[in-house]
Amino acid sequence: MSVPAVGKLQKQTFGARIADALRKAIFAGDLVPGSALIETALAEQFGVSRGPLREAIRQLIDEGLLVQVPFSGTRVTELSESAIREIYSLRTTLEMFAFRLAWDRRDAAFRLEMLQRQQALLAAIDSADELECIRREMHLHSLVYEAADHQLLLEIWGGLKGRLQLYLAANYLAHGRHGPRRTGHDSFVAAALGDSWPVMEAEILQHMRLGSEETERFLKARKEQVDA
Amino acid sequence: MSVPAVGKLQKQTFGARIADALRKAIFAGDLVPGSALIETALAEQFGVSRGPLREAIRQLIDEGLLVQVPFSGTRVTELSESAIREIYSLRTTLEMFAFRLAWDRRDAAFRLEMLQRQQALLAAIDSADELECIRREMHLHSLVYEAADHQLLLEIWGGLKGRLQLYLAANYLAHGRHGPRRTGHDSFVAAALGDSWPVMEAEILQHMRLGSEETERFLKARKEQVDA
DNA sequence: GGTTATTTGTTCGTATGTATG
DNA sequence: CCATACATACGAACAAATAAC
Repeated sequence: MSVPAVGKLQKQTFGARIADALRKAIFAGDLVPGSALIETALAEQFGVSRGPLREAIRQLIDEGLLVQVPFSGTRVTELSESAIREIYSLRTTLEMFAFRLAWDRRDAAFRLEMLQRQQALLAAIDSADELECIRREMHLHSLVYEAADHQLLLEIWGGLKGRLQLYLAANYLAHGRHGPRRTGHDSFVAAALGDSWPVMEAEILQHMRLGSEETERFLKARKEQVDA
Repeated sequence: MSVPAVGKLQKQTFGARIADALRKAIFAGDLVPGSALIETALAEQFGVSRGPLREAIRQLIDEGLLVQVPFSGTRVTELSESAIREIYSLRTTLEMFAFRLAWDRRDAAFRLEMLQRQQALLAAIDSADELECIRREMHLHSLVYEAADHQLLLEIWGGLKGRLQLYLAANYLAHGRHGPRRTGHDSFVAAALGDSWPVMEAEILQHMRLGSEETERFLKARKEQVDA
């Protein structure tokens, strides 16, 4: 006798679940970039021992959300302009690669899924749930990485995605909007479903350039605010 | 009073040092792909507790050298043809990206360092120390990633390098040679020090294609051997 | 198919080393 | 230089899940 309502939530290790919770706390702004994490306090807070907590921390370090210096401590990754430039430049390269691999594998299911994810993104924008917007945007872009049938690429995209979300979340939290967003993915989706590779190539470059510029602008403004 | 002879070997955590030892054991063939790691035994063998050992394991998992299934166990990553194709295709993309970034940053120091690393590789080949050959080859290729001034790229290259070494080491261990190797990097180095980007681009593609083909050939032969 | 070993996952208490004020 | 807070590490133990019999 199965229990369909409960689902398969049970078979994770503690570490994985704590990692999820920490990730959520960081994206939600409960843990602000630069703040220190103290193991004992967090362990008690989550109701677990230091072992699983350390594993969760380790995982988030690999995702780029936390930085650790031995014997000193763990902190939420600081935002920096050079880091965001690195993220977008690498992402441009990888997403181009992903589209190249996926280009001839696009079928009806791919197109349907792409449109559904776009719809979900639009719904999230309308609901004004900032964090959900970010998740949906990432989910939309993830499709091509999934379609590329390249395990290693997908894994690296996962790491990049985490870092990216850190910046997008900070941007959202600072001022509730994200820019001209409702139509922001129209041309991207159109190109991704279209038949012209040069158009897709140009669209990726343009899309990444816009994203990078907006995030850099936000960081600069944030920096001036701190200096003042 | 300092002790210069000892050097700064002391400030790592146990986990990091165990990870180094495990890595070496894997590349040396002491831990063969597919073999299981049992925590208690390894902990005793290294003279540490299970805590630090688990951290070391975790680290090697992130590097792609080990795979773990919850509650079941940890094993050395199996070799597969699809994985090697992924490694080389991604590496082609990333190394092209790295060279594009580093291209205009190449100075006298870069050229000197490149030649020195090539010399070190040749010396290792002459000494017939297989594992040293791999390290030197990786070290040579690492230069462009270092010169690209891109922290994130360097980090990802580190992960890729580990996976790559796993295959190269298996190849070496199977049959002591690696192919036509002494002149194998001549054209690569020449292109990297030259002034023609198209030549460099073609060289990367060619170099990666050769490497991928040889490793795939080795894997196919190895598979047939197992089947027989 | 059920039982039992083995191994991982986790906890707790404690000790030690390191960094920071 | 000292004191304190915290990270790191140990070791024994129990729980949970897999795997083999």
